[in-house]
Order: sequence, then C-alpha cells, then structure tokens
Amino acid sequence: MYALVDAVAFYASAEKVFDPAIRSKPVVVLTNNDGCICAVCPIARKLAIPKFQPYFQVKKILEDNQVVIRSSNYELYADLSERMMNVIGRFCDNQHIYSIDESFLNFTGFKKLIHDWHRYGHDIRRTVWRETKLPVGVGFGPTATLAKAANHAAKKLPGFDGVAVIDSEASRVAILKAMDVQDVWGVGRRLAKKLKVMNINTAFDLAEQDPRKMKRLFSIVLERTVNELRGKSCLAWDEVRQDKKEIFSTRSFGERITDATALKTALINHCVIVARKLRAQGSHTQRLLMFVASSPHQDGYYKKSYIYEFSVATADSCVFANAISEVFDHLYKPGVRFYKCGVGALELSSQMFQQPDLFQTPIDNPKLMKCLDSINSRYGVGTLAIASETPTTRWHMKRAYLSPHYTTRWHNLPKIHC
DNA sequence: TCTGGGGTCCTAGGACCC
DNA sequence: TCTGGGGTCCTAGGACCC
Repeated sequence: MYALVDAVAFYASAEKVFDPAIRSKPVVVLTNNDGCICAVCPIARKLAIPKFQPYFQVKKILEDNQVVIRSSNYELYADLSERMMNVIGRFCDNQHIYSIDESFLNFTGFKKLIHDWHRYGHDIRRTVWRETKLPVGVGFGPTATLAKAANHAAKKLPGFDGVAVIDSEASRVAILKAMDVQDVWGVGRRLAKKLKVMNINTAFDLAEQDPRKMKRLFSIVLERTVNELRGKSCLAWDEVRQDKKEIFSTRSFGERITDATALKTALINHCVIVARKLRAQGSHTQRLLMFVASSPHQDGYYKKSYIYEFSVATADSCVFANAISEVFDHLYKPGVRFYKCGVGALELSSQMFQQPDLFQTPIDNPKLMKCLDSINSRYGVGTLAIASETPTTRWHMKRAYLSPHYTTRWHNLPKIHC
C-alpha cells in the first residue's frame, strides 16, 4: 500500500500559518518576480481565480474581490515543508519526499499492521494540522498513481473529508470513474485532448485501455500510467526516487539587465547551485549547458546557448565557474535586454565511476568541494562562496508582496501584541 | 533518367509536473 | 511604462557517417 500526502494549496496555506488574520480571506501567491499566480487557496478558488495566469492580467479581478496577494517566500515554505515532512515521516519509515509539499509513503513490509486506512489517514491529517497548522490531503492506493488519484479524490470530490482510500475493486472503480482523465498523474492538457477524441474521458476509461496499444499510439510513459491505474505497480519504489538525469538552475530577472558583469555573475550563481545539487546526489557531468535570453514576449527575441564539454566529468563549482568565464563572450551581446539565464548539467553519471584523463592533471578538487559542502551545510548555504559568485551589480527579484521570514530570521519572529 | 539504407548523435521543442 | 515561473524528461527530425 502506498500513500500520498500533500498540502492543500501549500504556498497559500503556508502564508496563513503565522497570519491568522488572513485565514478566512482569499489568498493567492505569485511566482518569482511576481510573474504569475502559482497558488490559490480554497476560498480564492471559489472566486474562479485561475492558476498560472500572468499577474498583471488578473490584477483587476484580484482587486475587485479583495484578494490577499503574497510574493513567493521560499525561505518560509522550505522551512515549513521540512517541519511538515518530519511529522508525516513519523507515520511510515519509508518516506519519499517528491516535491516541496508532497511525500509518498510506502507501507510494503511496514512494521505495524494497519486495519483501518481511513482512520490512519485522518490521524496523519490531524497530527500535521496540530503541529504545523498546515492542511493536508491523504490518498491511499496499491500503486503510486492510484495513491495520487485517491489523494485527488480526497481533496476534490464531495463526500471525502481529506482522506480517500483505494483498497478494493469497488473503491478503485468509483474513484476513477469520478475523475477526469486530465487529472490523472502523467496526463496533461495535450494528451487529455487527444484521449477525449478517442472517447476516453475519465480515469476509468483510461484504465480500461490496452496498455500495449497506448504505448504504440502514445508513449511508454502512458503505458506505465495505464498499468498503474489497473493496480500493477510500474513505478517501482526505487524508480519513483531515481537519481535525476539532468539538473538545471534558471531564473528570470526582476528587471531586464544589459550589464555583462551582472549577467556573468548570475550565470556563475546558477552553476554553483547546479554543482551543489550534483554533489548532493553523487553525480557529475561532462557537459554543462549555459544559456542567456531576452524576453520571448517581445520583438527581437535573442537566445544563445553553449554546451561546454569537460575532458573529465566533474561537479566542481570552480571548474564550472571557469568554464562560464571562458565562453561568456560567445553568449553576451551588448544592447540586449536580458530577461533570463540559466545553467544545466546534462548526461549525469555517478561519481563512483569517474574516468580520469591519463595525460592530464585533474581539473577538479573534490576535497575542496567536500570541505565547502560541509561548512555550508553546517552554517548555511552561502557561508562559503567562490569570489565570482558575489554580485558586483545587484539584480534583484521582484517581490512586492513578501511576507516576513517568520521561522528563519531572528528579526522576523512573529510578535504577539497583548 | 531516376532511384536508394541504416545507424548514431545532436538539438530544439513538446509535454508534463508543481 | 511595462509586466509573462521553474524543473525534468522524452522525442521527432535533421545532420552526418559509412
């Protein structure tokens, strides 16, 4: 049995934790740079406020409905996420954190025999609320995809109070029949459109298809999904939590930038993040992609990328930074108003199997990186940084509606007025 | 006069997720 | 005046080689 536990409109709920005054109000949270709406609380959802709509396009609707607006406060969300995951993790010793607000629990071989999954689910919900003031939904199912489907039912279908269980053929059929095919994990807008032309409208319709036929018509990904919906586990536990095959760090700027130094510093910051994530999963790369771009929404769209090939696979921040300095002139173009840039490591391989170069002295310094990582993990990321990371010019993120970092900065501690 | 295979690698863009 | 997220994986199609 699997469970999927996730928070209801996590970012919006997180904003309400330390600000009870807005708990009964409609709240939305914006993406980086206040670009789009990325979280809509249940109260705001009733006002039909669309997710992932550019903010400036719905400004009027938000004002008219007196919706509370918040900029993304990742420092707060990351901290609350960690607390929430710790509480959830107490309910199963095999937990896989899938995203900032979702975690799968695998009860295969669980030490405790659970007779009543409903009750167990409500236990989780109650405990998470009591200890973190975050509302969660819980779904149980014999495969990860069915647990996801149950979780969807728990939160969206009437008659479920935040917990849904698929533990019989009857419950599987009932929940899948009530679920639009587009809400299935792995089926997006485009795929749903094609499926609906074939008269496959609900999750149940999809589950009734021949998996091999779906593979032939669409992809191996959909074949797996169909099998999972039929109760056959295809996303093996260790596959759900497989190492990443590529790792990116990209970001748009709060304001357009034209300055070469600022752009270069931004790229170096991204490559440092990528390098850190690579080391964290024990991977390294021989190919590093770097790109810069102007706004695709405006005329004269400029986009340039470069793939740097190292002679030996590495995850060394300094080596990455040097690579960027080396090829930066190929990317930068004076006069362009840069909107976005990023760095990605492609074709990752395991650090356990490094193939050194016979004729060259090593280009990287794993000991130095290990030292850097342990200092930063102890005293916080950024405590120790490479010199070229430090911004000489400010490029800030636009966050006009930022809430305080209640839990991570002393001067942001919530104050209680008596 | 016209036609013709098979494999690998690369890349941009598509699709999906949160 | 101007504004449009971030991350990962897959695949079709082009280029090139023999």
